[in-house]
Amino acid sequence: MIPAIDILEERISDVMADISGEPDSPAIVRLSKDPKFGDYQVNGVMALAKKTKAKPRELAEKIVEKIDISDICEAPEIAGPGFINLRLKPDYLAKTLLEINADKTNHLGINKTNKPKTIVVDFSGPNIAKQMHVGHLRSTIIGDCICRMLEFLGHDVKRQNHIGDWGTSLGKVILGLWHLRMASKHGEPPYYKTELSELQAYAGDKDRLKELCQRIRDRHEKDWQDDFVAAKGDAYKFFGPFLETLVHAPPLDLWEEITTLYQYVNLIETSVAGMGLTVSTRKKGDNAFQYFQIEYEFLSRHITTMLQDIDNPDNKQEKDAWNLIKKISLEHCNEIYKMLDIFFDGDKEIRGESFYRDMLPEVVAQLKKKGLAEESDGAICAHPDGFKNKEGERLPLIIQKTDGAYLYATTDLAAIRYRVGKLKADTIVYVTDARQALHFEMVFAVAKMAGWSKDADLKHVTFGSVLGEDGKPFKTRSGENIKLKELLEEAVGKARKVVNEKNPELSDDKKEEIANAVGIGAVKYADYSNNRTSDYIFSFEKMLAMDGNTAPYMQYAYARIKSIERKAQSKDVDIKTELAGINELNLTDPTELDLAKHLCRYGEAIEGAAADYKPNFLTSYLYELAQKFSAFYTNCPVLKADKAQRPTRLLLCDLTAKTIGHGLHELLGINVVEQM
RNA sequence: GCGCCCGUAGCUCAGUUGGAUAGAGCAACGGAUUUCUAAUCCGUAGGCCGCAGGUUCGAGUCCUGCCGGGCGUACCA
Repeated sequence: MIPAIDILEERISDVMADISGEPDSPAIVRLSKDPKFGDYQVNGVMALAKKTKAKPRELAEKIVEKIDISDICEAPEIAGPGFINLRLKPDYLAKTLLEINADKTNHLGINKTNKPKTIVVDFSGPNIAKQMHVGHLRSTIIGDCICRMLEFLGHDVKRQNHIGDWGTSLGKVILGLWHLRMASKHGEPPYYKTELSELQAYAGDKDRLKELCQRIRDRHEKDWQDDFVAAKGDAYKFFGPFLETLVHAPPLDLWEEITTLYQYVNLIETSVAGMGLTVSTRKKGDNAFQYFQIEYEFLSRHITTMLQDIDNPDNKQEKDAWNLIKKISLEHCNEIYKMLDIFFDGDKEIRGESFYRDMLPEVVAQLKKKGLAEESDGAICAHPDGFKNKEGERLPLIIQKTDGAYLYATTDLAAIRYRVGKLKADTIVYVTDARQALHFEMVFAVAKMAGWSKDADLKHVTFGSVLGEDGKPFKTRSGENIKLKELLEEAVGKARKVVNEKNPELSDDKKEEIANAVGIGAVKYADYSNNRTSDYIFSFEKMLAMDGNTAPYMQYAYARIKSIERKAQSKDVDIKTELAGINELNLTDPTELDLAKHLCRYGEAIEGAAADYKPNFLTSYLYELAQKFSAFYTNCPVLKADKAQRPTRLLLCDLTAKTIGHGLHELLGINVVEQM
């Protein structure tokens, strides 16, 4: 089944081209704004009239005479300055609904594309050094929805979770683990906890801060010396063995502890900046175990360069630590993905930065060879055309740091080569927040100049920030990121409370199922229903409201239909048989016609949402559907209807439930429930 | 400084290559319930689409300037 709007667009455009001799004469068929203008309006006549210097109304008459759309619409009407208004025939609606009913493939009569493409969707991308927080929510769920829509339309979608497992933050966590081991030598409470609060407290007091940093540095140096055996390594006595135990049996609360340790390392490095404190560390290189003093604030970055030289046996401690962090972090991510009903297929789809590690030297070498990258202030930079800084000089894209480490620009470039070359991508969609727009523009430009993107379409799908009730970035009172897990648990908890109030007689299992569907659904739906590109204010109260464009309202509409179906059984109405034998409809009530028309437009809605990667087009459609259903439900009895009307109404119910269920569950990844 | 995004009803937001009288929801007010789940429906009220110019038969939408807000702008992602 082809959506009516597409058929009309094609037929009318053809006639317009024919009459005017202009091959590019789009009809621009759109939904009418006002029911008195019919169901669809043709907007393209005036533009064509201008182009060909014709009178718009006369042109419209000529077009109306020639178009043959009588199988779909009533006689077209010309109105205003040159609009053509179209009204769908009830026969067409009936035929379409019966066609949808006859489709047993869960595709609701919607065709797959005749031009399937290979589309890589890069989304979620959490950093494995940190817990998933509210900042990861949008990329994760919007990306998932885009994948679901494109898959439904018949494209070959390749999900890619470009997790951050190769950058600077890993160095910080590895250093954090080192502190974890050292702290156990110094007794309770662990020094990193007390010092973390001290560092925060002294932030404004230069002298005390300096004294504190000196103390921290001195202990650090002593611990390092104690751990070190010149010929064997700098983590020989304690840290190395500690890691080996951890890899085999990580304690349950380790992940929580890592968050604190990360903060601790981060804060030390910002605090000691410019103080001139140095500590001992191992040199990078092929000769075993040489040592030097490094500025304290650069230590974690130095550790990152060791990690990025992972196959060097000297760097076993970094490798072990990295494997450990990766393992427990992925367990944490998968727990969140499970809550959100999002699935990644192992190494095939969870392909982090480290996946490209062997390709990074080649990326840099190739760009140098092509004359696209050069050294500048010690770093290797590419300078894509068309980007200027404040002095009007060329803006650099750093692909290798002074210390030799690679960055996200490098892995992004390697990923483009892989996705175009190996995955055969026609399109690569990047779902990340709008702040990274410049980064991706530059990466895309470099990839193009290097010839790596070939004919692939590189698309940055941006989104706005999640804000708190105060309109500022959504954080805890102490300014920390809000953990996604806690946020989702809170949503489920609030939903649970409502279910308990509204429907106390349900079984505990049912209540839990509903609380999960409603709570998680509310968070996801609220995100989807806002314009992707703008910021939005996170409010449990609004997203869990039972009125308005919310998940609970949608789920309730669905549950009501299911309730009719249950009721039917007790009244000896056999819905299956009645729907199976249906071959003509009786659409008479205005709410029936309105609902019927909307049901026929589902395909249009999905196409529109997928074309612009905008889930809110889909939620708008679904919300209108639920509203139209509710109006129908109030006006038209279903089970008590007479024999002539009941099958039609049962069909409207069935198709509405299928459409809402499909939209929510298959495309938005939100669960529906039979009872609420 | 430069670049990108945003400014629409009291609040939160839609608004489809420029189309007819700018739409929802919340809140407010008025009505509907011996129900197929009222977690609902129907109605009323509410607007200089930031301001000022321009292009156009037609501008919330495109262009220019200004005001206000957010973000980015070399070794984080």
